[in-house]
Amino acid sequence: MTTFRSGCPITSSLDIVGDKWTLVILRSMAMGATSFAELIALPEKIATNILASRLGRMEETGLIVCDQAGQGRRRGVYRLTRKGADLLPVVQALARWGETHLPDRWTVPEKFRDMTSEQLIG
Amino acid sequence: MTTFRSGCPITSSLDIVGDKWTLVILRSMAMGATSFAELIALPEKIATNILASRLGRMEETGLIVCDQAGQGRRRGVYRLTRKGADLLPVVQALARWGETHLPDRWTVPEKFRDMTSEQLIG
DNA sequence: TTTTATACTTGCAAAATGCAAGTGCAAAGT
DNA sequence: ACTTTGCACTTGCATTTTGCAAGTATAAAA
Repeated sequence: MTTFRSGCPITSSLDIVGDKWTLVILRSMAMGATSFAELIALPEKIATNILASRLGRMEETGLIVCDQAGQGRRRGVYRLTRKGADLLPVVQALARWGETHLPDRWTVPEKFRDMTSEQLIG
Repeated sequence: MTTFRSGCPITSSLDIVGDKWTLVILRSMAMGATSFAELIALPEKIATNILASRLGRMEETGLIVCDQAGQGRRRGVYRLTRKGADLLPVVQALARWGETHLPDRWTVPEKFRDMTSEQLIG
C-alpha cells in the first residue's frame, strides 16, 4: 500500500510514479509495448526482478491491467488503463524538457508528441 | 556527474529529476520557497542531509542557483534558473493527474495552475 | 521429447534514503 | 563581552530500494 508524504497532489503523484522506472515503462507502453519481453528488450535495460515488481505495483495502483492474467506464467498482455494513460501529459512534458535542455538526446516520434490519452485507450 | 540510461529525452529527464525529492523541492520553490529553512519546514518532512544533497545536485545540474554563495554557512537564497523553471509544466501535469485520480488530495492554488515558467524567473 | 521462449523468483551486493545527533558561523539578546 | 538562538549544513549508522546473476515454472515449437 502506498503511504503518502502529504496531501499535496503533486507529492502524492510522485509517491506513485516518482521512482526510477514507472514512467519509463509507461512511456514504452504508450509507444506500443505490451509484454514483459518487450519491456526487457528496451535500451534502458531494466532488471527482470525490478520490472516484475514495478508491473505488480502499477497493476495494484490501477495504472495498467493484465489481460488473461491468472494461473502460472505466460500472463498475456499488459494494457494502460485510463488512469495510466492520463499520465501521458506528464511524460510529454518530460520529453519536451529533455529535448530543450539536455544535449544530444533522441527526438521523440511526432505521433507521440501529438498523442492524447484517449488515443492510448481507444 | 549524471549517467544517462539511454539517449531518450524522457528517460534522461528522469535521470535528472526522477528521484523522490527533486520535483517536490522544485514545486516548493515555484510556490515561493527560497531558503534551506523554508524547505525543511515543508509538510513532507525532508531530512536535512537529503535536502543538502538534493540542492547540491540541483545546482550542479543547473536547475537552481544560490545567490551570495561562497564562504562558510548562511549561503543566501536559492532561485530557479530558466532550466529549472521550465520544469513547471511537468509539475503542473502531475498536479492535474493527482487531483483527477487520487482521492482526498489538497487543491493546488489557482495561481499555480495558471503560472508560466517565465513568471517564475521574471 | 528435447529445445526454446516467456515470465517470472531468489539470493545477495550496492546504492539511495532516512534518522538522530553534532558542527560552524553569524546575528540577537543580556 | 559572552551566551544563546537560528540557520545551514555534516557525519555516522540503520533501513529501504535498486541492481546483478542465476535459477525456476510453464507452454509452445521443433
